[in-house]
Amino acid sequence: MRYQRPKGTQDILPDVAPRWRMVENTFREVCRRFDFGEIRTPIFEDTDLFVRSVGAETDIVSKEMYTFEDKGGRSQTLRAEGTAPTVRAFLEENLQGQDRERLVKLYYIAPIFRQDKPQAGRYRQHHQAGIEAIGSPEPAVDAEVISLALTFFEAIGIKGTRLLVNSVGCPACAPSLVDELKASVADSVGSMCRDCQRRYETNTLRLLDCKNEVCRQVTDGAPKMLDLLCGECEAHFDGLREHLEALGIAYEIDPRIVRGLDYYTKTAFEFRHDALGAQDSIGGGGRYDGLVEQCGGPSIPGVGLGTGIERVLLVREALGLADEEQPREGSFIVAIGDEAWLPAYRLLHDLRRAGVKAEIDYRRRSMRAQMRYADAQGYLNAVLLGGDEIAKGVATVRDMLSGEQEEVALDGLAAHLKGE
RNA sequence: GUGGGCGUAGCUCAACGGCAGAGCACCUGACUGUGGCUCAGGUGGCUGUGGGUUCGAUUCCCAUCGCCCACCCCA
Repeated sequence: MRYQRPKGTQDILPDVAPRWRMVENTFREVCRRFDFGEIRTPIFEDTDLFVRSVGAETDIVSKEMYTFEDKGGRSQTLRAEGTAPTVRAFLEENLQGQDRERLVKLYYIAPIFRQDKPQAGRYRQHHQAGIEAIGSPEPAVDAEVISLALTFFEAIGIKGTRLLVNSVGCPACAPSLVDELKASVADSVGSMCRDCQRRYETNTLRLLDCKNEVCRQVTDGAPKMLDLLCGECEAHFDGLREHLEALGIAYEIDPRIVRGLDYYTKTAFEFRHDALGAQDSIGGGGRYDGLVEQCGGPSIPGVGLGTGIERVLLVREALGLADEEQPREGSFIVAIGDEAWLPAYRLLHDLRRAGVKAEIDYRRRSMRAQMRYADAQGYLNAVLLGGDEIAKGVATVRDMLSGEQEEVALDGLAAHLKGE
């Protein structure tokens, strides 16, 4: 085997591509209904964009980015995340215009690159369908974003999604959680896992995320962000709950949801599905009220989400949502004998030009082989052309399901094949 | 990045120091212009790659690449 695809990537072949198309088309349709417009940003950006927005200390930036230097000596990075490029374009292209409070709603379907170790449901190039709603501080918009995701999951047949929500506060109140958390855990740090002992200093909030039993017991007694929210953040969280409930959306409050990107404020949420293994998150997102400003723009709030196409496909597979059986379609031209080859070849192209899906056997094999092939490949009919047909100016059209066949004049054949 | 498991025909898998096999799929024929069912025959492999041990390696050892599973983290 001479060349192989890069580790953690995949070739999406014609037999599975329809699943991708179905999921992508459904996402587009749901976005259309929610009035989000599509945006396509470059597949790479200045490295700084990700470093400054996602956060230099995050795992994504500190160890997972595909970064390279271009010939001009600029540091560039393959899209590591969907929100930062969208916000960059929002500012660069002045999508808000003169109305500083206008809500701009964008969606994208794009590959994301992260150099971590591949695992079930985790790839170095994966694909996210995501949305960003930039310009409104209203919790009703947070709920709309969540509602869109659930509508999407439902539309592709995924049941049993769990929604977890939390608030991570804002610059006014979040720092106090770090202090309180440190104080609360200080005496027990020694009993926690090695990772947590490190996190205690470097990334204190992540202590809440640890799955280790001992660590959980320690942090169970720790103060929760939700108890320390400032008035504004608390009101926002209440507003989110109010709007979710108005939509009849079930959710769990999980104070341990701490998303791995530094720009989140207030709302953080995640969708999980039990059909998956360890990587059970099929989507996540939250509010990023400081991000636009961090990216050099005015202070404009935003909220968004990303959902992983591969994970969604894995869930569909686990739930037994097989592909729709592909109906038979198209015509297979069967050339009988050498004298029929050129007329058949011409007929093939006439049919295609007229809008009929058609194929022929370039190996010029026996009629039997051609018929077998036409059957195995799932064509709806075989169009037989031999000496008899040519003499009469007709073709014999055989229905491959019923076995019935009839002679059809060549000049009306395309219409016949399309019209039935 | 760390740990464990696995790489044999297009696919699913045997063989576990001694000539590399089966089922399915594919091709040809029985059937001279008619697919599916049946039967007969056939193609197909540097056993992931590179070293080592051995008279002999798919098998044992080392390395490497990839996949799978978990950790970390995330979609």
